[in-house]
Amino acid sequence: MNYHFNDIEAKWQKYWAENQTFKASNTSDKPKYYVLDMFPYPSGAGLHVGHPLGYIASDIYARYKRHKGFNVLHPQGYDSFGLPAEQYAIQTGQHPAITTDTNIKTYRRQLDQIGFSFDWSREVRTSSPEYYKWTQWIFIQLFESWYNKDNNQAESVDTLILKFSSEGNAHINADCDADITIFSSEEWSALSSEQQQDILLKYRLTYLAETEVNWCPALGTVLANDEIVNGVSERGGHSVMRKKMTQWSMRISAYAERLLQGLETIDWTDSLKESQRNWIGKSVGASVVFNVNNHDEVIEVFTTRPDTIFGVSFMTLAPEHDLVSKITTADQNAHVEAYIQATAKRSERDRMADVKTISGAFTGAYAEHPFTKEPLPIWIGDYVLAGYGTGAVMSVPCGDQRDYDFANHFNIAIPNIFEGIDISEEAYGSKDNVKIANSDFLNGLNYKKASKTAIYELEKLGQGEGKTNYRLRDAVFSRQRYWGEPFPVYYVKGKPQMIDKVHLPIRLPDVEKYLPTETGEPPLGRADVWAWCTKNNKVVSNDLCHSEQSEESHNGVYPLELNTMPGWAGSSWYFFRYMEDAMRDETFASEDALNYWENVDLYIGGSEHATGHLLYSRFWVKFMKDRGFVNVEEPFKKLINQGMILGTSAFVYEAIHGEKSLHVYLSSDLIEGPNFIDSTHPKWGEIVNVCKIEGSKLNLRLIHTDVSFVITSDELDMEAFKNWRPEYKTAKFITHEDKTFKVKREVEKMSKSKYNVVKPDQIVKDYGADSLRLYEMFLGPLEQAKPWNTAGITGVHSFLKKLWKLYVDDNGLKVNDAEPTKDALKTLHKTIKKVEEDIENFSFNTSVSTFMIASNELTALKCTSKAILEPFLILLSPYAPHIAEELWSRLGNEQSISIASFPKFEEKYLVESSKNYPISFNGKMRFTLELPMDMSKDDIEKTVMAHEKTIAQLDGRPPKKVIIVPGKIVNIVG
RNA sequence: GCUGAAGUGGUGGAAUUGGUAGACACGUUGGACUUAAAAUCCAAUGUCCCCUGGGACGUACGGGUUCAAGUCCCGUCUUCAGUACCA
Repeated sequence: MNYHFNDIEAKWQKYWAENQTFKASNTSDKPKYYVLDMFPYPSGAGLHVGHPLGYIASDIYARYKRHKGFNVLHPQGYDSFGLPAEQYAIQTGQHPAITTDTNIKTYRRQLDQIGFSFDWSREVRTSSPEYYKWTQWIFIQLFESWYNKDNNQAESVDTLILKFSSEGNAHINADCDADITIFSSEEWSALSSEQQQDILLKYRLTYLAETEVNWCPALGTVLANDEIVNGVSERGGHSVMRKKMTQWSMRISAYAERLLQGLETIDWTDSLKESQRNWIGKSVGASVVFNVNNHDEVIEVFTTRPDTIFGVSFMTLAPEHDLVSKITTADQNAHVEAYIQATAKRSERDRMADVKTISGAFTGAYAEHPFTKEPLPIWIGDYVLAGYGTGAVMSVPCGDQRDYDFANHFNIAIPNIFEGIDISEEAYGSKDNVKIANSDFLNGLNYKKASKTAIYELEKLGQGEGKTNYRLRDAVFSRQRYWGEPFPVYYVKGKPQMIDKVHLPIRLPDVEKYLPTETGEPPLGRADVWAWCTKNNKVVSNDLCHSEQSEESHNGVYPLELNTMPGWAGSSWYFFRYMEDAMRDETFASEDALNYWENVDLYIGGSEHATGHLLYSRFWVKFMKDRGFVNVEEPFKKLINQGMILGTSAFVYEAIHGEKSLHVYLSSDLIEGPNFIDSTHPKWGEIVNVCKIEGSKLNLRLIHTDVSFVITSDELDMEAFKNWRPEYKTAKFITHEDKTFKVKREVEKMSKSKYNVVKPDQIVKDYGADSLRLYEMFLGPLEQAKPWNTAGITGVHSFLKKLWKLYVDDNGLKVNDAEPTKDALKTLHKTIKKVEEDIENFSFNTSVSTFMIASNELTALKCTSKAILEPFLILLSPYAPHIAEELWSRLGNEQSISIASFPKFEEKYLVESSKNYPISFNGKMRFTLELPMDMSKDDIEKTVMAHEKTIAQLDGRPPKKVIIVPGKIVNIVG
């Protein structure tokens, strides 16, 4: 009986589905374990072989944990809001919900055929109203909260209002907007409701504010910082400009320090933690206030080098700084104005591409040095970023290269305040080995002491204080898109109002087109039924709504928010949703479920989410913890990034004349080095003949061909290539001697445009899911990037066939109750040990080799003993579950192998009586010698020294030293 | 520039605390079976040198520590990923 993998796999996939084998229970005596894959976005292109890599790894771990007696939660779902479905909707008019649904079906089919042990009963989709009801609910909670820095956590705004009405806001230590004015309790009470709402908005964890956003005109939406790569949009590569817009923002900056500290408590890779640390960008220094001569205004700056305060020779403001227009003198006005115009025109990308050019303008105004009272010229320059710190710097040219270059360019003085350091060529930016000089009371001090002293003196003057700054900005939370969560928000007299949670979800309205409106409003501006009736608590027709956002209404009908939430909203809390399986309508996740499952024990996914999803999720979890909705501080305890699977592209050499193709193709083994051949080529006669060219040189170019036309060993299926496209119909091939045509191979990113995409579907059909699973793991370490080459799959496939033969032959089952041999027991137990260690270390590639070795050994031993072959199946079952189930049931087991307990490793079977010692001379192994394990050091030495090969090696020389490590090695020095 | 990861045969990759480098596969070559192909099985396969047997070299490069280094230390180079005027 042969190994009919397609039948076996279909049979067990059906069995698992029908028996709900992998359904997790929220009540169990077993310890819990939660294994999660990063949320997939169901794209129209479906899965390629790179996608399931992480899913296979997590599935192996989940199955292993079940064997180890854990109650495992291993769910899957879809991050189903997103741009591609909406772009498709814009082009075709197809509702994104329909596209998304189709794509999900494809995904599900593709996932199912690989045999994952997902608990599909807990599936979530971010775009389904029963899910986004709770995303809206969390948004409301954020709106209803403020961050109290006194006890370092978020609280309900009720506590804030209470304080306002009893004591005003003077003593409130909140993370809030910068432009807060101080008021007393009486003043608070005297304010109108609208005024109070305005003030509260400055404290809320999600707030509406006019912010400078990254506007992407091509996509018609704003983008978060992490959605921009190299100055262009991550999706589509469109240009991005700065624009002021009123947007919802998330006060993630309030959590900067906790997000930083929390990294110490979680088991993530160093590179990922480092990315988050950089993104949070904590820097410790001082805030310094400079008075502006002849003005009431002051310039506040942040510096990490308060010790260099006496090295300041000018001030630089960002061109966008508010003060610029106020302080610029009349004679400099035209100059400054022209400079601001010029910098505003430059896109973010130009600015980044061109960091070498120094530009700036003098405002004509002077600031006053807090200690020396010297006048400091105030410049503007685009090397100062409006978005970081206060948008202004105190320029210390001797200590900062950018300031140095700027000073040099504009002939500004560069005072040296470092003792014994030459700054004639460049600034001295290091904090180490400095002694401050020419700095009054700081002279002779090092960085640390000088900084401390400077801050102390500044505080005495009331012109500064120690300060910690974070690069992390508040996250913009509005998107001008259709396919996202609608906000549960309507506007009364321009003030945002939350819809009561009992009326959630607020469903996405229908629109007839998915584009922004003619007046530039987001797509929801096209909806006809998109107003909120506060009397009936219903979304009603816009016809009933007579007010603009800024007006009072007479019938209680108000306009709803037109923006939608960003992609990261739904993915910032989905891991809690999986915990709840029964009361999903009543709660986002019940207390019992949250208490039982806590957080994700193992999270596997790509590293591209380092500063987006993985940071936002941590933020929301900390917030939800503060407000008592969940009881964990971090969402993901351990996180592993799987490496990318690269494609192995195939190229053919095409003969060309100028840019024109001659439709003649040359086998790659005929080409060496450069992209041309000449009359010295052995096949030149044939080539000239076929190409019908004159001259003594033929130019070639490499063109991609589809990898599916390449049969084993880089051989091109020439007929398939000819039929690929009309222009190849007449292709002529110059082949190798044996009439085969070889392609050139190169490893590149797997992508449609490179024709190197391999889909799991065909692999599963040809070799089976078990082969695919094993091969994906066999390719190499999980975290590493590695190229895919379908040819190699025959290795693991023939392993499975050999394994099958170990259990089954033409007469049926071979396995019997024979007493296991010592050698077979040894093979089994060393395999148990190795596989267990490998899985615990996420070293799945080496396990596959171990299975192959074990199978080869057991075949050589002609092992038929059930006592060996049955536990061996359990070891294999996380990796190749279908074949394991099939053989397991043929052995007479009635229950699924997935709940069988993992075999116990016993050291005693591995104990050896002898050791094959390597005998080295000066560290080089010359021969091996089988010696008893219990032989003493002296006896080993005697035996080895007496050996004829030793005598031959030494050739009469007396050994200087003999090193013997019992059980390991013998090394003779001589 | 900075941060992180890595560099081992023709290829993917093994090698536990320093202790037989190249496990396991792919590919290649030769052989068996077959009318043939596929499938399967067997053998060889780091490079170089001479006939067996062995010898020399060999884990990016240059040094060092050690009886012994892919592994530890110092320096250099290269590749990949992330990040970038952050004051």
